[in-house]
Amino acid sequence: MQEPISENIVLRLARYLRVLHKLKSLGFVKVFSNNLGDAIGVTPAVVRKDFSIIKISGNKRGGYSIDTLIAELERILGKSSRQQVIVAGCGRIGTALMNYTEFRKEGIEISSGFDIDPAKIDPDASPPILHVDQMQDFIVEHGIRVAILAVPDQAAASVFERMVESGVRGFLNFTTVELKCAGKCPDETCEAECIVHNVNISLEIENLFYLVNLRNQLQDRVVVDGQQTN
Amino acid sequence: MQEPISENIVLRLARYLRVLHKLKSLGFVKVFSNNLGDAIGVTPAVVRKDFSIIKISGNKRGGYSIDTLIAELERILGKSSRQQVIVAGCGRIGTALMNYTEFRKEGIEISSGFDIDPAKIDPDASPPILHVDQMQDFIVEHGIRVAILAVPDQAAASVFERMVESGVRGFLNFTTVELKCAGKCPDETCEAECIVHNVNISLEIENLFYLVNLRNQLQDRVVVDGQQTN
DNA sequence: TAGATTGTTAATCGATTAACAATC
DNA sequence: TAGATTGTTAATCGATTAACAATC
Repeated sequence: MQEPISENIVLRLARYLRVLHKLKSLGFVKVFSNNLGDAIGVTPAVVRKDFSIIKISGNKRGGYSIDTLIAELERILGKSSRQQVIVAGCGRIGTALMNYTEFRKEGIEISSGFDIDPAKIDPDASPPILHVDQMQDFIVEHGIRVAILAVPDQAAASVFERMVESGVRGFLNFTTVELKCAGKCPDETCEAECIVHNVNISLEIENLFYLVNLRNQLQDRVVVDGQQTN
Repeated sequence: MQEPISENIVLRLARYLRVLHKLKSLGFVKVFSNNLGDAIGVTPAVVRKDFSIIKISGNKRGGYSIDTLIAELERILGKSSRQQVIVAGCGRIGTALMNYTEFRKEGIEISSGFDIDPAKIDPDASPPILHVDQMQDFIVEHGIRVAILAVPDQAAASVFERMVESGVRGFLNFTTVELKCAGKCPDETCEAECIVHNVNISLEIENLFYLVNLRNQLQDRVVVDGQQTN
């Protein structure tokens, strides 16, 4: 009775895969659950459980074969050679991402950027920057499934909606707008059809301040004495 | 018997606070748990539970006072007027972040950038870019607690270590290196002393592909038939 | 009052962890 | 064989949800 593969698990699988590629490039052949656990910061039991759920098995004594793991994980994760992404919004963040060299290493290719400002349009650049009016055709034509949203907040909802309409299903959202897929799709089966991951940088920074402060307070409380107001 | 405030809760409190500021600026005075829940995508019960844990109470009929909530949340989160942050690494991403206009709106100020490349140093710029050798003194002098790490991967560990040494306790990590605080601190009380939030953009993109693929497969499985290989 | 909303308790859910038999 | 590691089950833990009495 197959267990469901939760988002949590998928996220860990992707991290295992990265570690496995590194190990393989170092010449390793076998790996144990505790090695992989250490590498991504989980207990060996989690690793074995994860593999058990996706029906990958190792050898009782000899651990797991790295080649087998890589092959299986890539099959399950549906890793394709070319991962084409578009960037909407070619401001500072968008431009930095379009030229982010790390992407190439991971097989991610920015197919094109899109902006509304005519001054920024440059179809001959690499990657090209096209007008946002051409975006929907481009998405359909190239079968784009994943996009980075780096437009100003006020444009976020409408650009998002157009992207969903054309077939984009995964979003990395750099705006501060909370994008909800439900109800935006033409058909009503949309509920869980697209996935938005938010990268809200200023919220992250604020959170760091809060967590650091909170940690200090807790330490103070413990250090000073054991009293507590109810 | 005070319940512990988990990281999850702190993260939600920060989001409530943002919504509350928006509501206040629109002239609202009262808010109900279901309004706040809708705004950040949780059920009203979660909102009430959260407020109950941090000992904020509302009126049985009239909901919560926005002013009181804002004041209490800011007190608990330790919000200070100026949140000073430094950026290590002034490449594409680092530079984009240094000039990220959203920060100012949220009361976040980039005190300085740091780089190792003499060509990039510019102490008169705004924000200034200083040599990384000046970083530790700067951190101590300005009491910096939070930093953005946007250096190349191979420099990440050493820059991180130096920052921790000088007193930085919160990190937004744009490198792909897994930074662990434990054992890096001079004293051994470090275990949980600093907080690292990772923004691994290419991993995020990969994950989106995986999740989109997986969702498609699941749909196929459901749509096609009910069979399943054990 | 009637209706609506809070505040809290208990139930549920899912994920992590512990533990250990199976076995290479 | 002895030792080490997997694979799985049951226990634990924490967070979310449901439900409802209290009450404005």
